[in-house]
Amino acid sequence: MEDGTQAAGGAKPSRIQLRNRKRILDAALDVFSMHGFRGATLDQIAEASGLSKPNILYYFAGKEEIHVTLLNGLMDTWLDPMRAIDPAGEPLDEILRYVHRKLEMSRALPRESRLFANEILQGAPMIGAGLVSVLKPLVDETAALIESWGAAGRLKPVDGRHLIFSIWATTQHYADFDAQVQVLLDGRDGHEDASVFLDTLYRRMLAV
Amino acid sequence: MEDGTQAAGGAKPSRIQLRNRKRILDAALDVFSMHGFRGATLDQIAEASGLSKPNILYYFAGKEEIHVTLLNGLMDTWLDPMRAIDPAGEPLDEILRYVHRKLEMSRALPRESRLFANEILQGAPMIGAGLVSVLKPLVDETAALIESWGAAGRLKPVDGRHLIFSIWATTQHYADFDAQVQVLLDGRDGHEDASVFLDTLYRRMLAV
DNA sequence: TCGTGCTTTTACCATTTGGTAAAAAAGTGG
DNA sequence: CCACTTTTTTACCAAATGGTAAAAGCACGA
Repeated sequence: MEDGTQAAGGAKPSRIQLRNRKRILDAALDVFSMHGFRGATLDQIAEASGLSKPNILYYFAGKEEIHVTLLNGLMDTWLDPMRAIDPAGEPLDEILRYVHRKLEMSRALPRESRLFANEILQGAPMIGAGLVSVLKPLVDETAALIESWGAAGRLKPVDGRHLIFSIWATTQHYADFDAQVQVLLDGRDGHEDASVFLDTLYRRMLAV
Repeated sequence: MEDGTQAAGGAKPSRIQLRNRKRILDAALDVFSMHGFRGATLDQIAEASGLSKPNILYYFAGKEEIHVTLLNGLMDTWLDPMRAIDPAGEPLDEILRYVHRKLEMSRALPRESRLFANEILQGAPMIGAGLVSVLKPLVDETAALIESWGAAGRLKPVDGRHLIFSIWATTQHYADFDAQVQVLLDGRDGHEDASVFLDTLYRRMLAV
């Protein structure tokens, strides 16, 4: 009686629940990343997941809850490369490793990249709070680290935040604006050349 | 009789038509850039423009035509900075001037930037053809110019297309992901610092 | 001033869409 | 095999949305 009868916050998610929630979230990632939140419909998610619409609403309270669940669930994965920057490492190597890991994520997880891009473009209506509580502290810390490296003469001094912005922008560009990149590269996969280009860019920017 | 009775393709747009079409397009730019094509509604555009919904449909055949009209009308403005690159100029100055003009557009015309970003994110369903016929030739030409500068020893050699991608990404980032930038900069306007950062970035990347 | 054609409003519609109620159909522990 | 719970389906709905028909207003030259 005291447990949420619905498949919500309870304590013991059954095997069926685990499997179906996963199916729904994967289908929703497809649909949301392709059409954006408002452009996506529950019917599309239903068809892509192989479940009926009411069945989906048995597992999630509504369309918005699916979207928020996706966003929150992916936030950690998304920020992992930044967390992996080692303050004890060699500064230039750490930054370049971060760039390459971000670019690799752009290639491996383009749906996730577009999901976030859509959300931010719309003004982050659903993860605004997450940006403040999760992203901001991490960025503040990382920017400070980068600038301390600069002050110590181990990197050319740069504005840490704007460096981070530029790394996000240049790497995620290949996922978010893939339609344009495809046209301009005649359908060739640009990630290999992008990797070389970005390596050069940030090496020249930062190497002492 | 032979002219499209509707305010469409005729030959002599009246003063009223000019004014109202402008109103509609401006309102639509607000709404589309904020919510994306599918997230925007005719009612929102109607309210923002001060016209009734049927009145809007008197001037445009449908929601999609408004969107396409906006996209096509803005394409030229959007590409002007790239067209302004002077093959006879000093290479580094020309590139840096391009970067600064793009960044300035990001600050002055964020709605336009988001409109395009939304469209490309969704796979460019409405301007795919325009990308091929207008954007691609210009980018091909500009990339070739940049690489010829590199080959002539007037710039450090770089992949022209990926350089262009990086300039788009880094400058438009401030408009498209403004919600995130605002959070991470505590609401400060980042364009001044961005200008300095990007100047340094591309100067170090390209100066011989 | 009057008529003609451009512009705007008033009423509607059909479809789509997020969501619900309740019954049917599995599962599952005893 | 049975009672009880979880899962799925069937049948709906109200609101939102893109769009239309046709009448009413309006501008402006003859």
